[in-house]
Amino acid sequence: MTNPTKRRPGRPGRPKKPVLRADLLSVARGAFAELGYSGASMNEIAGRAGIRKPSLFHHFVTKEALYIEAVGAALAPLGGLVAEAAMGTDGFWERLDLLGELVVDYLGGHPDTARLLVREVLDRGPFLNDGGQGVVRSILDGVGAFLEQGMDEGVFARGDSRHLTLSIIGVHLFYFSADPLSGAQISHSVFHPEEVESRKRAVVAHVRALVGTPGV
Amino acid sequence: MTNPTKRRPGRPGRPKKPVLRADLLSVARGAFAELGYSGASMNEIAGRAGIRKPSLFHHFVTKEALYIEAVGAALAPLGGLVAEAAMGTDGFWERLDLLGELVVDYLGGHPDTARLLVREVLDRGPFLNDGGQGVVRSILDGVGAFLEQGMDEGVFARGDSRHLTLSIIGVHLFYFSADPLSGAQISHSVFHPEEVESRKRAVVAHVRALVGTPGV
DNA sequence: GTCTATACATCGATAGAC
DNA sequence: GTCTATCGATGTATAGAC
Repeated sequence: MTNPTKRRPGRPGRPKKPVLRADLLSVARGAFAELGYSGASMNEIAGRAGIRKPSLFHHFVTKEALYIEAVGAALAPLGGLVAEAAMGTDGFWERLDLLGELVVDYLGGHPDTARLLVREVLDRGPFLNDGGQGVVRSILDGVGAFLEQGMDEGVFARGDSRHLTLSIIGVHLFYFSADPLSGAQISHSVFHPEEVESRKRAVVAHVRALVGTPGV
Repeated sequence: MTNPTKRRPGRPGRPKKPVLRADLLSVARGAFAELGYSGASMNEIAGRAGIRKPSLFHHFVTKEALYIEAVGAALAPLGGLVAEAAMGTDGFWERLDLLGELVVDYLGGHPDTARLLVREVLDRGPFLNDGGQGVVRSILDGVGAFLEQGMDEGVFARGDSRHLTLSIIGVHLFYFSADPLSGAQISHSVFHPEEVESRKRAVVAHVRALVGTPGV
C-alpha cells in the first residue's frame, strides 16, 4: 500500500484549473434535461464537466441537492416574467402579447428549460410542491390570475381560465421540449434565433386566438 | 448446498394462477408512465404485478422489449384516430371537431397514455424513429396533413401548419400528462368522466380558435 | 411458469491521500 | 479541490431447481 517508489498513473494533486460552480450547474442542467433525473448519473455529469464523481460530490452534498439548485435557477426567471406581465400598466392585450414574446424568447434562448420543466411536471419533482414554495405551481397560478384579471376588466369573454391556462402552457412548453421532433421539417434547430422569431409570431397569434375563445 | 432435508420458506413450484401477459403490459405501462424508463426497474414492475423479477424476464427477454411492447400498444390507437379523421367524408370542421373529441376521449380514458407519449418525446425513445415505422412521427405528420388538407380546400386561412400542429398537440398532451397539476383547482381527477367531458368542450373550442388563426 | 440464488455492472455516497 | 479506492445497495440479466 504505502509504496512511495511505485507511482500510479493519474495520481491526485492540485488542480490546474478548478471548475466553476456555475459550469457544473450548467452541465448538470443539460444532463437532467436530456436524460431525466434517474437517467443522469453523478458519474455522467462529472464526466461531462471534466472531473471525477467524488469531485462533484465535493461541490454538492447529494444528487438531489444538485438537481434542485440546477433546475431552480433555470425555472425562477419564468415566474418573474409572469409576475411582471401581471403587474404592468399597459392594456391587457399588450401585456398578453408581451408575456408570450418574453416566454418564447426565454425558452428559445435556453434550450434546456422547457424540457426540464416538463420533466419536472411528469416526475412530480420537488418544484411542484415544496422547493422554493412551489415554483412550478406559482407560474401556473400566475398565468391563471393574469387571465382572470383580463376577464374582470371585461376585455374578453369569460370562460374557464383553468382550461385556458393549461392550453396556453401546453402551447408554450411542448414545442420547445419536443425538439428535434418539432424541427423535423425545418433546416435548422428550433432554437436558432430565426426560428425562435418565427415561433414567437405563431405563439402570439395562437394565444390571442385562444384567449379570444368564447367561454365554454 | 444440496441438503434435501432443509426446506427454505417460499420454495418454487407450480404457479397457482399464471399472470396474463396483458396484465404485465398494463402494469408496466403504469410504471413507465409514473417513473419513466430509467426510473421503473424490472423489480418494481414485477412487484406491482405480484411476481418476482426472473418471472418477468421469462415473459420479456429484456427491459427494452417490455417497454416497446407496452408503449406501442398504448400509442397505436392514436395514429388510427388521426388517420380516420383525415379520410372522413364530412366537412372539414366537423372532422376537426370529431378528431379533437376522440383524442380527448382516448387520452382521458387511458390515464397513462399522454404521460407515456410525452416521456417518449422527451427521451427520444424508440418510437420516435424506428419502432413500428415511427408511431409518434406518423401521428404528428397525420395531423399536419389533415390541416394542410383544410387549407387546400380553402376552408380556413393558410398559415404555418407546422406551428399549428405542434400547438394543437401541446394543448392535447400537456393537460393530461400534467395531472394532478392540471386538476389542482378541481375536486376530482382530470380523468373523471365529468372532467373529461369538460375538457373535451374546452379543447374543441380551443382547437377551432387555433385553426381559425390568420396565417402568420 | 415461478421461484431462489447469483453474476456482474453501475448506482449514490464516503474515506483518505495529496 | 481533485483524485484513487472502496462501500453497500440496486440495476439488468441468467442458471437451474421444481
